[in-house]
Amino acid sequence: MFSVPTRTQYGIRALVHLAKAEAVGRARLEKSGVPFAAAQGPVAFTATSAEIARAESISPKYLEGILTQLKAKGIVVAERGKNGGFRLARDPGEIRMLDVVEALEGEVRPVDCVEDSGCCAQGVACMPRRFWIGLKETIDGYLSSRTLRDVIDA
Amino acid sequence: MFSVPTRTQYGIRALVHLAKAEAVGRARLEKSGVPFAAAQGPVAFTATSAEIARAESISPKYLEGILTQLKAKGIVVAERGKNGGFRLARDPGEIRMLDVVEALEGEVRPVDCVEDSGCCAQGVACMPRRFWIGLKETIDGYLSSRTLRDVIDA
DNA sequence: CGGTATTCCTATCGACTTAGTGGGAATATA
DNA sequence: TATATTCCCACTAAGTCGATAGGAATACCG
Repeated sequence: MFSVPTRTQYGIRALVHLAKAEAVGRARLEKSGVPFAAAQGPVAFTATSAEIARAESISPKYLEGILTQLKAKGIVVAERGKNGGFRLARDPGEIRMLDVVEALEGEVRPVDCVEDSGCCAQGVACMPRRFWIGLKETIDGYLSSRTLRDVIDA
Repeated sequence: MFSVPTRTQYGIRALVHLAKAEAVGRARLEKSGVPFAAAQGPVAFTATSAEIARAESISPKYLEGILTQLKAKGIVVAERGKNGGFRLARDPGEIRMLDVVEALEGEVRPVDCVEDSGCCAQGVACMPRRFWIGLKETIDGYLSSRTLRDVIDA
């Protein structure tokens, strides 16, 4: 019950990978004597789709589509062409897991009835409605209180 | 995301229907001068699968299977043969919604990795593990803190 | 005992979703 | 111009879900 599709699991792992790529890139920069300039934006280092797929043992083509989806929702930024790749659109602490999940799978909606209040015609169909709404709010609450940073630090 | 199959929705509506049948049955008994004897057990009145299906506009044969499933998990009791039917196995306040959901769909398990801790071989596969476990605990917490009575009273 | 109403069991079907593949077009770099 | 990358579209294979069908087992009632 409530199983999360691989699409979402892969997407999150890719984001974790990007966050690590960022940390590694900055460390290398510092080591070579060049201090990291925040002027480059909060996130500066990219990784290619193929690279992440290899490191994470995810089907390359499949991951490609997932990253494109995350880009469409403004969670990652894509750079095309040679030396291109993906990078986080903002700091991991600013990326809510609810937004990630919704980007990949749409809104949390246990039953259609949650938002469409006119869907309950006969029987006791709508008695459980408050119950389902409560479940949605519980899940949304958990997901929106965690950021990518929490996932990495956990 | 996290959509609940009709199987579960139907199952819960059926339980609500049974709880109502119980209330109606007791009221009728009281009215005819015969006080309800707790000696008959906490729940005494039944409804047939076909009857519930009609009242709730649920496919009869489909609901039949759902009720059988709920019976296998001890949530309802079945009486076969003529004048048979289903009734709640115990008081609505004693029926946890988590048990109902698990009876119909199995354990809440966002990712396989939640219980199988040896599943993370390469990459960052298991960094999100704590995150998923937290989600499971959040959902389980909500579901186990509500009973069928809460659903009816909501 | 025979008829009837009910639960119970198993098999099947069509529609939909999911995971994954393939081929190439667009784009940026060198 | 060659190359490496994202981007876009179509397709397939396998699984799940909702629903249906037919009948066996069982219990009541005349």
